[in-house]
Amino acid sequence: MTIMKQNAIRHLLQSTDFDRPVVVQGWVRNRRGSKSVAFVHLNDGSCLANIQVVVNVEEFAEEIIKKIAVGACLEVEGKLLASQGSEQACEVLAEKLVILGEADPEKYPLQPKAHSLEFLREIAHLRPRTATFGAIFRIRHHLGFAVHQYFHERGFFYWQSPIITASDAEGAGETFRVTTLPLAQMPKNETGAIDFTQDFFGREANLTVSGQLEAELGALGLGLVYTFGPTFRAENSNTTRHLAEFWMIEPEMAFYDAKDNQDLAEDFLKYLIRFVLTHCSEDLAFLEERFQKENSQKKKEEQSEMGLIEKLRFVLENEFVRISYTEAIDILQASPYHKKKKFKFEVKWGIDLQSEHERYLVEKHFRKPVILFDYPKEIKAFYMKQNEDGKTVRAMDILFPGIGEIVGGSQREEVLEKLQARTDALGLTQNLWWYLETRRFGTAPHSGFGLGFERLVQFVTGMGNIRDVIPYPRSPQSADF
RNA sequence: UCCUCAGUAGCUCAGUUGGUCAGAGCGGCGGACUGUUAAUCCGUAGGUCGUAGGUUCAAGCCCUACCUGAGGAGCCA
Repeated sequence: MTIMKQNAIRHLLQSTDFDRPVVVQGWVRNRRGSKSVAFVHLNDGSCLANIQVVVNVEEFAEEIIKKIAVGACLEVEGKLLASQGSEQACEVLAEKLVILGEADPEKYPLQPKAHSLEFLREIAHLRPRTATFGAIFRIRHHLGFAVHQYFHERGFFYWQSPIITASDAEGAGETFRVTTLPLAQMPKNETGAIDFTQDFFGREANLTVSGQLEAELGALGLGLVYTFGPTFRAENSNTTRHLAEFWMIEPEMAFYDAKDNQDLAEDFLKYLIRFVLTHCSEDLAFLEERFQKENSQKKKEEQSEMGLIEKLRFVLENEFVRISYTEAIDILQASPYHKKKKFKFEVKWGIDLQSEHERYLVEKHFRKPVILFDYPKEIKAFYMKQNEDGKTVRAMDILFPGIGEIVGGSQREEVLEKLQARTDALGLTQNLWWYLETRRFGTAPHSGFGLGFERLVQFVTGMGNIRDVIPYPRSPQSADF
């Protein structure tokens, strides 16, 4: 066993060192040919493209030939040759064939043709074998890798916030309970309530809805940290951009103010997009084709004016628009949409912006990513830094066309008295004593944000449904595989 | 959770006002073809029409409930 296998199809396809013996292993994507010669397209996941294996049928046992069906796994020993066909540069002339795994053609559900994404979602265990999902997950990998590279190069430290937390305090959504208590007969205390002192942790525990509060503790010691891990929300949301289990990236930076925070977020997003444009051009080109096809079938008013790659370049080459919440309200109120009463929800200072408002700003008015900042404090979380005006907090949301909010963040309140006034009002002070202590001892201005990893993958791959950019999506009523 | 739409063969879908309406393409299977490119050509087998009730002489089609899926809203990343 070699540590670094050199027979990946990705490597072979780039090779011009012909007439040498090679071994390829992969799954049959397609097979065709005549009585005497069969052309088998093999894919091993190392890249989008298949390698063509030429099989002179007479040279092999009928038993073997029969088993070369779509979906079967093969090991082929043969010779790498310059291809006689026009669609590929090289091919493998088979000398020895081993069927590593059969696939009964009457039962194997994937065919060499386009399947609906809904159908593929039902067979999520097999969809990594399709061209589309191969491309998506290779890009997902590259994005994840780029996240670490970006932060590492800039002196950030990878920080692991806990996945199980006993503080149900973030207020970011409904939580999943973690318990070892017997569901059939939960122990009760004198008041009749469930006695969590008998539970595993001796108290109530949940899966995390955000690693932010713990990341702040890291930043107030290590300076620059980021988390990148799974996050769980038990919201009953059924949309194309929500999951019950998703991955979030949360950088947290000591001595960064709101402006530094915005600069970092914009630079970070552009870096990630540039990384994929540089390293995933083959997969992107494939997804582009798919994107264009899908786009042309949409209604005129829903069609994207730009292609996928064009859209990514556009984001790279343009500065994000940065406006305050107050300015955004002004723009919305002055808009023709507002005058024609096309908004379903009223627009006035103090409201939480609705999807239709965000979409108008991003897709109609500015037509590029928008950073909104300085929101009314009533509609934002308790930990956000309060502005001098007494009305707003230093929140920031980054809105992208098509997917809405991709980043949410803020400068954090570092003044103990102001922060505690908020936790007092919400009854969180006792639970968050450790969080408050960071403000009591050597407090420091700091900022951070959360980036929804799947939403980023959605934007980069052009996939409309978030369930198609994570290997095993979890959503209400659905946790198969 | 709310609103809207959909569920017919393995997949993608057609099925007109309820009355030969159980259909097509792809895939599968059988055959033809010495180099194909989601190959082509000929032949063939697949379906309690999501589930349960109801209306009717008669239901894939109408009504009710439920299940599943999709899209939109809310929540947010």
